Amino acid sequence: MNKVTIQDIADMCQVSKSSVSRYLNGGYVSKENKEKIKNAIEKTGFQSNFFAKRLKTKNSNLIGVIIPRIDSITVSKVLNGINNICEKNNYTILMQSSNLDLKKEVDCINSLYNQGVDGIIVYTLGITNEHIKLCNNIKIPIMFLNQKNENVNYICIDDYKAGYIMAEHFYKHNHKNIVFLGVSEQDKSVGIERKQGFYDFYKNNVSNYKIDFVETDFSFKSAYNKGQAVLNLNPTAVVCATDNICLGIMLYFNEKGIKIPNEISVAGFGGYEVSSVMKPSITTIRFDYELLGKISAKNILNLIKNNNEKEDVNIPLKLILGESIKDIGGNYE
Amino acid sequence: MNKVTIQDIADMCQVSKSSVSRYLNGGYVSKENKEKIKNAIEKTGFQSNFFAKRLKTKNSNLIGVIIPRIDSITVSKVLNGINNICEKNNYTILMQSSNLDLKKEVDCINSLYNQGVDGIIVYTLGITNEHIKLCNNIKIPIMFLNQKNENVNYICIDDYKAGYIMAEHFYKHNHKNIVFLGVSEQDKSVGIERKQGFYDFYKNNVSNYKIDFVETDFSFKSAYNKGQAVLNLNPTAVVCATDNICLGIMLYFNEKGIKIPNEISVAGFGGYEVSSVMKPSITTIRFDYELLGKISAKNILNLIKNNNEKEDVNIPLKLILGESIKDIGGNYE
DNA sequence: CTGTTAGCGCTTTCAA
DNA sequence: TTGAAAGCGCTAACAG
Repeated sequence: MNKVTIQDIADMCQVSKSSVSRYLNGGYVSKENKEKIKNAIEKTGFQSNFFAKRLKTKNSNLIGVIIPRIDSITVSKVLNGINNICEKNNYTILMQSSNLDLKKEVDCINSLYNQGVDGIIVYTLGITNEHIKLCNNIKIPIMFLNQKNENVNYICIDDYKAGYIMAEHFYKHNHKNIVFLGVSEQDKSVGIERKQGFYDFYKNNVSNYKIDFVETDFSFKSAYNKGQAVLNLNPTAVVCATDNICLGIMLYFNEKGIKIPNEISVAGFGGYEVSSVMKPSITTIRFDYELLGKISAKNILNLIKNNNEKEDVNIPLKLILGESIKDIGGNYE
Repeated sequence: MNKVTIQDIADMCQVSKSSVSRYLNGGYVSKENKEKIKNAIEKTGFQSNFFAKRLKTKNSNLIGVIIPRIDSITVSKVLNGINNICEKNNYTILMQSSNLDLKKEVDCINSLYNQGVDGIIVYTLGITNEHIKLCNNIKIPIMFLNQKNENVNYICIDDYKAGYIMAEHFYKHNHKNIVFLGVSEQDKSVGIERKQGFYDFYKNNVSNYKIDFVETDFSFKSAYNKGQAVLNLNPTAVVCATDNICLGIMLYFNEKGIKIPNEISVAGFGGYEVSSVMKPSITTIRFDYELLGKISAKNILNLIKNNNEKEDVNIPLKLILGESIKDIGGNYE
């Protein structure tokens, strides 16, 4: 790979390679030797061999990142946050995608570990026993995003709270006959927490209500296809587990000539920029995914340095008021 | 890092470490030794040391990818394509972001090279002399995306043609007073090619027309802010250099109560999924960015293997007919 | 089929 | 302050 080695430049300067190594790593070198070495390095464009260095020093300044898929706005925001922090700290990202395959996620952890990363951030699909066992076997810190689990390091958005807040908003607009268009419970955050928060608000605060569940996946298209199933339940409002799902159902309603929010109210979760440009704009809860990425990166870096001080793990939630929900009157307050 | 080494398992099996190495790399090993070694490896959970291996073999199965920023749909689609191919070929992606900084892009190439990647894909902001000099100094293949330059390996979308096709479409709908809402010429593909194609169609085929240029950046928000400047020019149609820009301007028009396409026609480039869900849906030209990623990955892998056979570099363009352009009548045909 | 040997390029004692 | 020497964990002749 790199032609010129530490030995070459040692020869050029008539010093030993130890001196060159010392120069490179800030050890004692006499002023004149320093000068000579500096010149030689500049002249040759010498770059120290990454692998040899790592073989000795045992740390790579590499951090592994596993994501479920790349073409998702959420994921890219998180990645952006991670990248931002890693960069500042001179770490490079080794990225792998689990392609929404739980088993593959585990393989990726192994593979990344095997490639000598100093720490791993996993945007997880779900933490299994397999994961926990692996974490105990592995000698580097691993941080999970997107799911609570007390056996491992994790950071996640408070999906339960988001669901709860959204439910409160629906209730204030007097909706009591709602379809929750959500995803499989395999996804702990979106599939379970977000839904549970929504349901619990109604359970705790409302006496007369009906919430039906319709299951879809994360794709825009699939949500669109569930349109009729949702309509058959005859709700006054549809809560969608993500903004993307909301876009899908809105398209279906548009095509059917069903007016939002006059005939039916909708809302999503996520707060993508595009939600605001829709006609009508979507009421949603905005998560700061970039911040989530930043905090996770800071934390893993701390863990690598054996600091145990944790950054605050509080990711703010913000209800974005759009035009997609109508107050249908009633006896609230 | 990994505690157990090839030597350890050699000792356990009472063979030499060469035999273990051979076992690992598919050389001759007797059946019974194979068995012994296999067991020992399983028992210990041995993983060969990545850095030691690479120090010897000189190839890393790492491919470097430099992107301008992460939180862009285009970029994530390209990444997805690259990842797809790399994965199948057992390569891992080392990702760095240039953060829209041309100088940093060059630094990233150096950094990645220094980290021992076998090849680099650069989603470039612009190919400078600096880039070309660097490519000549570096002993690994580099592939540039997003800009033509005969001095280097490149693949890009035919932005010129896309602009041309779009112009033809506008002309067929009798628009002759148009604002081109584009980006800085610093961006060769979007800023120059796409625009030039559009202008050239009119120059070559239309006698009486006016195209005004308004400059914005890639952000949704900035496009929105240019709304009034666009309106001041009083066009019948606005061509936006990207769908995202188009969303921004649409939001502005919506807020002003200006009806699309009745009062003004708009179009974009990109073909993001969301363009179709807008009300009205956006007429746009869809680029297959994922394919672009795939082809670039295949090509870099070929270059690494010293095959010079190139995959077809033809990325299909598709005009997506939305509802955002109105035929304003006139004397066409 | 197997073991011995010699490094890959670097860091790090240790003694000078 | 410097150089010699050992060795990180692995691969690859080479001779047997």
